[in-house]
Amino acid sequence: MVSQTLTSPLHEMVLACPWARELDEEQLQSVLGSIVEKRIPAGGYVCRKGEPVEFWIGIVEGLVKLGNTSRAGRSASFAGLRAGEWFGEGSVLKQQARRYDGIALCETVLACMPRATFLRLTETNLGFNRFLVGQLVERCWQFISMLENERLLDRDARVAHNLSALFNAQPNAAPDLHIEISQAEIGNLSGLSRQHVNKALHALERQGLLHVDYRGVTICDLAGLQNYGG
DNA sequence: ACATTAAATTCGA
DNA sequence: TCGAATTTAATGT
Repeated sequence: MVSQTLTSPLHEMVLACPWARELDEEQLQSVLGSIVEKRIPAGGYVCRKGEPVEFWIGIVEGLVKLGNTSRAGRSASFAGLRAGEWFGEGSVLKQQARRYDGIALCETVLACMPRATFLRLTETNLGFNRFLVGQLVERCWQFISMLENERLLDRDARVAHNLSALFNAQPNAAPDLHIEISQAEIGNLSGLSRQHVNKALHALERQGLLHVDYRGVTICDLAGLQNYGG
């Protein structure tokens, strides 16, 4: 798609989404006009469990962790989401309170699509619905392999899988292979202790799959990470 | 759990 | 506004 004017990062992100290509010009303008930008500092809440859901949320820049924190402070995260991904469609559709917290792991910019816009798209646009179905299937598959991993895979493979999962939802675009995330957070995402994550990262580094940096990792061989263990 | 090291912040010129 | 010193956060063992 050709962008006509000087576009903001938010507009670029939306235009790059597969479902945006399915809209005609009028729909696209109205959707863009309704989306609200929101900036969250590192460590801030993107959304909170229990609050009413007014938006379908897309990530323009940054990294967001979805999960729950028990009262004891023990936390389990379901997924890490990167720029270009959207979440919350389940709660928007069912009109129920949010079922998890979203925390920005670094400085993050959000695109918030009002519920009304989202619902109008589901009612009027076939391509948008196709995108949603695809996303739900993808999520489903991801959760299944998460369960498998937890039971079957060893430490290194779990870290490898969880890191590569950060790239699953954006198959084609954004070859941003550097991820700024602490080892403690990788631990939260993959359900391992920080120590084990540290060991695993270095094992993977030795095999040339990634590079360990301060406050992050750089992926060298994404396919290798995805197939790790198999 | 502890020692080390990188980064962020404060402070003084 | 620069850089040294101090504090905070992440890493590696």
